[in-house]
Amino acid sequence: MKVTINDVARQAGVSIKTVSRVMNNEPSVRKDTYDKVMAAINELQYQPNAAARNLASSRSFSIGYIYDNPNAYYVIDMQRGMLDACRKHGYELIIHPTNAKSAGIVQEVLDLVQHSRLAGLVLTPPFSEMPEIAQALEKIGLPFIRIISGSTPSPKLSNCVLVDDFTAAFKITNHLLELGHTEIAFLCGDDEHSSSGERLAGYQAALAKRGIATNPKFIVPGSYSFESGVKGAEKLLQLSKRPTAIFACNDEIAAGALFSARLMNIAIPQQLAIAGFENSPFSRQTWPPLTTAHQPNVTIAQQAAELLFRHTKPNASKNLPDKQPVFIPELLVRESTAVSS
Amino acid sequence: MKVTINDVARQAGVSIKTVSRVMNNEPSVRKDTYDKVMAAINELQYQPNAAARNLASSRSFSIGYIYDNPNAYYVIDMQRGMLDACRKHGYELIIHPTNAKSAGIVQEVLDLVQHSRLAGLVLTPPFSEMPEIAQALEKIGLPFIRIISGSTPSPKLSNCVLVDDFTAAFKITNHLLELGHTEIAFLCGDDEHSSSGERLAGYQAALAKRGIATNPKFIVPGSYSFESGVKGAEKLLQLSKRPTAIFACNDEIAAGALFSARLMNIAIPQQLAIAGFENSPFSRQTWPPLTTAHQPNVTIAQQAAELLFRHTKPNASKNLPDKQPVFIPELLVRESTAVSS
DNA sequence: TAATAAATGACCAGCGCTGTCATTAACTCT
DNA sequence: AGAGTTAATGACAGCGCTGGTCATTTATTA
Repeated sequence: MKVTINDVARQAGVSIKTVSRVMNNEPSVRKDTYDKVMAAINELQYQPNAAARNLASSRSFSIGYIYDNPNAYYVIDMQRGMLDACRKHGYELIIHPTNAKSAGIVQEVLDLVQHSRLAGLVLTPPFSEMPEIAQALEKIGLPFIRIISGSTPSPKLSNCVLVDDFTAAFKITNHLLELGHTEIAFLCGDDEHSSSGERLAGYQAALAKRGIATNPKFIVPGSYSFESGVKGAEKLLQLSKRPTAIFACNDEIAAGALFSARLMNIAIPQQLAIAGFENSPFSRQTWPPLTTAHQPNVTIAQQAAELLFRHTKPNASKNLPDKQPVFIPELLVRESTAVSS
Repeated sequence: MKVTINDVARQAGVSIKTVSRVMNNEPSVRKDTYDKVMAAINELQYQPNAAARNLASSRSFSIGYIYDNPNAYYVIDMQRGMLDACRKHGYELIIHPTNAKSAGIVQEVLDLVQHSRLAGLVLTPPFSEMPEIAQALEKIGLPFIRIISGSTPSPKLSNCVLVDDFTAAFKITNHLLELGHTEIAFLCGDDEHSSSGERLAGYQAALAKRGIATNPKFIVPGSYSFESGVKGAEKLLQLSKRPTAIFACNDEIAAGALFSARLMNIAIPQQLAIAGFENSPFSRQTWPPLTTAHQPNVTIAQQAAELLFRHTKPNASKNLPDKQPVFIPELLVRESTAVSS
């Protein structure tokens, strides 16, 4: 029932130590010895006792994912991606939902790291954008990867996975421009999330490139919520000179805008085009379905975890360059911005 | 930095073993010794090393949560509840999303249990309703708790947390009846999920109690999805004698029904009342907001985990009776069934 | 073929805790 | 009060593995 390293050693005809070497990817193990050991491991279905390894090596085989995100779908996707990577490398994932705004958050993170004896951490917004967290983790020397909004890799962001919201927002805005819209409004998300700023910048850049001056009235501050979309759109649509298109910072806001427009009997997309961002599941279930940008969250999370393992595993493929992945969400055109026929 | 059991023992002036006894709630520790040790633990902020405990005792301090649920909000809530309980008892939660319909699912579960050396498992639908899983777990003697739909505790369901969908559905139907509706249709969820059957039964019971015969045409089979709601409602609303109210098996279906009704220019709730189930976040964001039933998922999950720990921890409060919690989702009246004025 | 380098094994200590059993302290009862 | 009994505590080995140190074997090179 319980297969130990001894059994494997016997089966492979090598010493315990050699099996240990194989398990830990130590150098100086000949290819054929390695194969013999691996064969034995597979045959006996050996699973090293994590507790014992942990105890003996004082290394740990779990990574943590800290989040505070009201968007359940995003979180679930992230978990999935990280779990995929974890399974591949024999790690475990410790999830830790918490409140980013609570006072003792830094201490809470440190406690978690210590208590669960984590080998590393993956952070998504808003944690990935909190300098105090990054500093605290650097101080204790814990590897961590941040998933953040950004377009240009740089040494300062060496431990980041970038999601290029700027370019994606540029593309969405461009899509609206190509449909002939020139009066395009923007509904912002939370100021604290840099994604909101990036998306706004992408929107502005696209307009600028066409030589269209941004109308300050068309840029409405808000937050990542349905209500914010309702209110923002309401304001926009009451303007004497109302926009012909609205680009919302995410799908929830867009859904709110949709809601407002319907209340005011404005036909979508004939009288008003609306685009969202994120490709949340419900973006296909609104009426009409929302044009949006799709982020491959599962893949993003997977990469983030993979990157983390590179810093975590001692003898792994450290030689590989630490390239910084940049993901550009892709444009997904649906009926909410379709050409009116 | 690293506080071990030795430090605590020295601080408290007792032997290591006694500290261990305190940590494990073992009997035969005198009150004042206990207090001394606890004081030392608190003073030093001692956190036992899980790996070492695990190794020495071959007990494990993590439980698993296996799920395959497209509803991210449900899953997130469940995780939260279990995590709360885990933190309280010093356990860790291992999450395992997977595909319930895959062929080797039983083996996959067993592998997970062995690999992650789980102390127990929490199952939600559909896993909690798969007899082969329960059997496999019983065979290896692993404690597990199932969260299932049901109203009456029974010895056979001793390791279950029950969610009384029947009564909740009864209440919703009753609410519609009280509004004066008699032509009430029902949009079913997936047959495989027993919750669908329970809700249907509750609906039927409420009608029966009023002496209203169920109209077979008013019971539309389907699945837990928006599309299913769209199609189901379409069918119902094309009937020569259409219902004046629709009770959908969950909010997603209800949202689909809402969508259909709007397409057909049917005013909600004036011409048609619609009720959902589950109180998903978006049920407040539809137009009009949906009447629904609220399940306290976080609490349910917490209780499930607590119950599990009772089977898992050796010297815990085993004396407590193993009462079976039954949760009755509560009626949440919103505009989609408001009295037309 | 000898010299040099690389791979492997033997062996031991020890990670931080728990299980077992021996020991000591604290009660009970005559 | 002292023997008998029970409750509380401690000493010690060992869980399964890794890290280190050397000794030994095997491959590689000159």
